[in-house]
Amino acid sequence: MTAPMPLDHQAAPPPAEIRPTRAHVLANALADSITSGALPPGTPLEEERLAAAHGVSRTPVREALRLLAATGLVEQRPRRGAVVSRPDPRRLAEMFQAMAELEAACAALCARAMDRRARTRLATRHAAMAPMAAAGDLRAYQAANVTFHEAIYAGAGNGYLAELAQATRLRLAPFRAAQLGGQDRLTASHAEHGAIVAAILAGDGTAAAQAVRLHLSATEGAWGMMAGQPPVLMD
Amino acid sequence: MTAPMPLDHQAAPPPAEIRPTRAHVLANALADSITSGALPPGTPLEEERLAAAHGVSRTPVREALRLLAATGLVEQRPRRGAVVSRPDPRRLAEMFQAMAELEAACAALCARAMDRRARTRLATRHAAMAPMAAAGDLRAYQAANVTFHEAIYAGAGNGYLAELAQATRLRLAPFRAAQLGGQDRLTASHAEHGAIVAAILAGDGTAAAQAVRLHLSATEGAWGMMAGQPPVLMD
DNA sequence: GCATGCAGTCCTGTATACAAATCCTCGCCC
DNA sequence: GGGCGAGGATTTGTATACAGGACTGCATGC
Repeated sequence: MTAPMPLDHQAAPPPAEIRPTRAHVLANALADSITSGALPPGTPLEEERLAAAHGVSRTPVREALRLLAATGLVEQRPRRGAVVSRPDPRRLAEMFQAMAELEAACAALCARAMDRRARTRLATRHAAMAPMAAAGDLRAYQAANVTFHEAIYAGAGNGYLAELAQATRLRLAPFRAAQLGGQDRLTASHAEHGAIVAAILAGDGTAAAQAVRLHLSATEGAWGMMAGQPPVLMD
Repeated sequence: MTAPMPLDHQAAPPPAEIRPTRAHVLANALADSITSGALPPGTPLEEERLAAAHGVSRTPVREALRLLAATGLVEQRPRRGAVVSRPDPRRLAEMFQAMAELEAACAALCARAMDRRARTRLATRHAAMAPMAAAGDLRAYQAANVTFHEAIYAGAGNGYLAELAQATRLRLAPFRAAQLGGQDRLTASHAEHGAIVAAILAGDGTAAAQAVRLHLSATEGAWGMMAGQPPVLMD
């Protein structure tokens, strides 16, 4: 847990000011390729090939693969090589549900732990997204959306929980549909955000958690990779 | 983590029937030594020494250390070696809180997802622990306690969430006090379990989650490593 | 025509060697 | 006497070599 786990939004979390090792650099590069979709799930990752491609020997490649295996982005089967993870639909559904629960917990904590400044910032950020949704500016909305959710992770005041949520989000990244789904989905998303923000500002943790579950189950549907049961909301 | 984050109750989760690699064997051995307290937090883990001690070369040792770093049991700082993780009190408190939230989510899911047989088994297991608590049989109670909590993880029907909870529990293992705290704590623990079971059997997810939070915050206190704020229960 | 067994090739797991960086010790200077 | 710096020893990072298992292809038998 790895994996846990060195669970950061980077694949490798060594302190910033320290010069990272080649394995870390490689792991980050591969993680970007995987989350961006350049290396689709199921792609075999041969050590020799990667080594040649990046101008290093097999050793750091192996360590990078272990690092990525720890984050769950790749799977390593003994003596059978590594491939970009391709979780089956059932597991994917589990990950989406777990993601919702993690973020719901963060939101509930936000409702009680956020100080005045943080609440104001969150509300400001949310308000700033309204024109993007109205204008259908998908790119801007997506960027702001990531920031919004990260603000909820951070606002919970629990770094470990935030790392778990962030790591899960990272693992799910390859399975996000490229688009959120158009203008109506955008405005709906913003409205759902509004419910979350309102509950947090009101200090209602239970409502905040439930609003997050609603939002993420809707998003999950928009992501389109669902193949299992319909999402179940908790009461 | 991973694979997942290699997040299993073993440090390395390769399929059982497959002969594991030496790095996995080593990682499991080291994980046991760490969780059992034989290797206390802060202990430096020199590659050459470990290699000699286990009769292998440095290569599998390095991979084992990466595996353990993924689970969070050890920390690896580039060019400065690995040590058994020693989270500061604040982070420890975060991990305990996250653990409670994860298990609360599992319990809530149990309340709605468990089938009849699973509910019966859970109740039976809980009942079986009563005489252990009454007799003050610490060893038996602890073993049954682990099984009880694992049943809640499994009963949620979400393998990914269960892995996160299990991994967090593993990471916290080195910081558990050796004892639960005596007879009164034992009976109190069993009573708290009773509230959890009752809520699950009643299908009340919210109550189950809250009962878990209560139980774990009490346990946390009994574990004694707390140094931060008192635990905050969510409503 | 299809399944099965076998050999060759490729790839991974492990060991070892070398280079570079860090840590520790000792001596020097203030 | 204490702080600082240089040098060596130790340890990690990386490269390379070798051994063993896994996959590919073909040949053989049914």
